[in-house]
Amino acid sequence: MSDAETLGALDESIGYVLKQAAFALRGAMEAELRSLDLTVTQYASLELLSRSPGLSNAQLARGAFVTRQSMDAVLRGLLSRKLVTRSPTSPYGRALPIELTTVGQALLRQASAAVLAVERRMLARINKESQQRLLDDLTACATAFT
Amino acid sequence: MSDAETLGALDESIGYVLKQAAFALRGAMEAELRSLDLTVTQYASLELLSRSPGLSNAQLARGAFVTRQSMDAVLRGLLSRKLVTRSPTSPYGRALPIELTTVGQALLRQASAAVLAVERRMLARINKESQQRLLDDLTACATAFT
DNA sequence: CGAATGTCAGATAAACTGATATGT
DNA sequence: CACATATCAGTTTATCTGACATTC
Repeated sequence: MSDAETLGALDESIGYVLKQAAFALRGAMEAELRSLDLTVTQYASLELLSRSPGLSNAQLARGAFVTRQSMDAVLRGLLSRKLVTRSPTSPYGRALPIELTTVGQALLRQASAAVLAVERRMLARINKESQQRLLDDLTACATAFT
Repeated sequence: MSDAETLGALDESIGYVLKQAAFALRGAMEAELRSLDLTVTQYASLELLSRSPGLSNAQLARGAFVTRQSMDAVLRGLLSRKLVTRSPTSPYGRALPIELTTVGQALLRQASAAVLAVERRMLARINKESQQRLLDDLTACATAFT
């Protein structure tokens, strides 16, 4: 018996299908990013920094859905590879603005292209209007617990 | 500046929104299941067993998106709490059929109700037709990489 | 043989808790 | 003062990788 047949009607649960989709996407992203020596969290951090230069460690952590401590470890890796820089002084509070280096920007361009291709492959199953609806409805769901 | 304002246009990425929704849902589920002393993976295993009694460790692992080894550890916990039983003999190959105990079924009933309430809270933001569409489109996306 | 399974051991990742210091 | 931040240390939890034996 195939696995799909063993799942009962669990594929009618929004939670299960959401997990399934997120799991599949993450796997595909990991496979693509491996050749660039980037984890998904590292990629997400670079993407966040590209769109919002100067984010702090804590802001990046929230944006990537990890703890401050985990993001600090991620940033050490990115800093040692000189993909990002961290301001030694804080313009406000204790926050130290982080920015992409030229090398980081170049690597991100490659990573973004790869990830975009993966996302397009996933969305290829549904038509254009459905894609926008999916995005809107997921956004609504995501903010249900805030 | 709020976090939402620091995200750039990342909320237009299907991958980001998918992660955001899955992260929010998992957090809400964890909060609900904690009072029943169940992790999300434990709950998922019980749910799978309820719908398909007699699943093997490997089948459960695939259904819960973890490795065989991880599921083995999860099952040890469930076995020690007598929520599930494992057949000592295999009807085919090496697979050992696992089933819910009466206690496991009772606990699952509570857990299912709690999780269903969480899912409904998440879906409350969108209308009925959108809910079915969301389920269908997510299912389509989930199978894009298989 | 190949493929799937169960299971053991070690390694890794990510999170947590708790603490300390600094800045608004 | 409360609050957010950065950062350090130690611990726990969950997961993974690798290996091996078993069974069809």
